[in-house]
Amino acid sequence: MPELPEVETVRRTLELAISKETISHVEAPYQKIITQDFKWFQEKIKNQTINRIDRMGKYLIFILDKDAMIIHLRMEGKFYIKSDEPLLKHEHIIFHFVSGKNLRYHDVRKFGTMTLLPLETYLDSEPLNRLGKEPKNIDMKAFYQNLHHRNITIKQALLDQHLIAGLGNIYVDETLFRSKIHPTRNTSSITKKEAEALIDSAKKVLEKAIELGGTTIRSYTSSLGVHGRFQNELMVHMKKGEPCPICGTTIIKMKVGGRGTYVCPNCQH
DNA sequence: CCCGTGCCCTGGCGGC
DNA sequence: TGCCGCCAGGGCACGG
Repeated sequence: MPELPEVETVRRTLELAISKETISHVEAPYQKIITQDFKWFQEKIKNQTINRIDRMGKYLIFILDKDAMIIHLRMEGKFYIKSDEPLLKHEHIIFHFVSGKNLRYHDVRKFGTMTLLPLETYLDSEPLNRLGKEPKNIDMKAFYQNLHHRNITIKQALLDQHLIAGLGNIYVDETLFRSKIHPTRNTSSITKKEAEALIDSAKKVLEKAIELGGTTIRSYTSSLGVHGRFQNELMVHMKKGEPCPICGTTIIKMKVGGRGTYVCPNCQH
């Protein structure tokens, strides 16, 4: 699923490909991706130019002339740029450009969302106003204090986008492994030193993953046929039954907060 | 406010 | 081989 590095890869690719394109019209074979009234959305976005593409956490943000389009790809959302090729089964939203090209949103699970908000207020509106800081910008003191004000597993905390933004299931497993912290540990038991180790590991993991274009596993390729290479750097995620790269103990899979979780039972405490 | 559960959705897989 | 049922999961609504 696209997490921060995959979304950043998509952002970079799209910005090169479609910034300065003007939207002539939008069609939506499956309208529910748009969280607002589609007729309203269609009228509002018409004739606006894509000036820039930003990202906050796992959200993509198209900066248009008057509005910002906030996009979440959820599990399997992808973008493709095409011209007059026939419409494929899972292409749900098509942005037609004045140039003749079009941008197609493809999403097998139909979980993705798109929302149009005014440039003046989108940062102060849901969902971005409640989004936590990314690991590279996080305030350590506030992060540590937040952990101690809560009573959940550290894995659930790292997945909570209000607490820290950008990590999903893959990078949380990798972050915890590299910090030698067990996913089921209660947030209130995390020491200051451990909190620092977590943020340090998260930064390094995300940075490396961005450098390698993200992680491509199963169907989770990013847009435009871009294949990431971070899957070669994974140490525990999807490694059930394999030896831990540090100690050789067999990696196990368990459920934590309802999520599939990979752990080295020897290295992580 | 805090936390757990269920929902959205469909392809792929295990079991028979 | 074919069919059935279940699983995956990010974010949010809802209920205790």
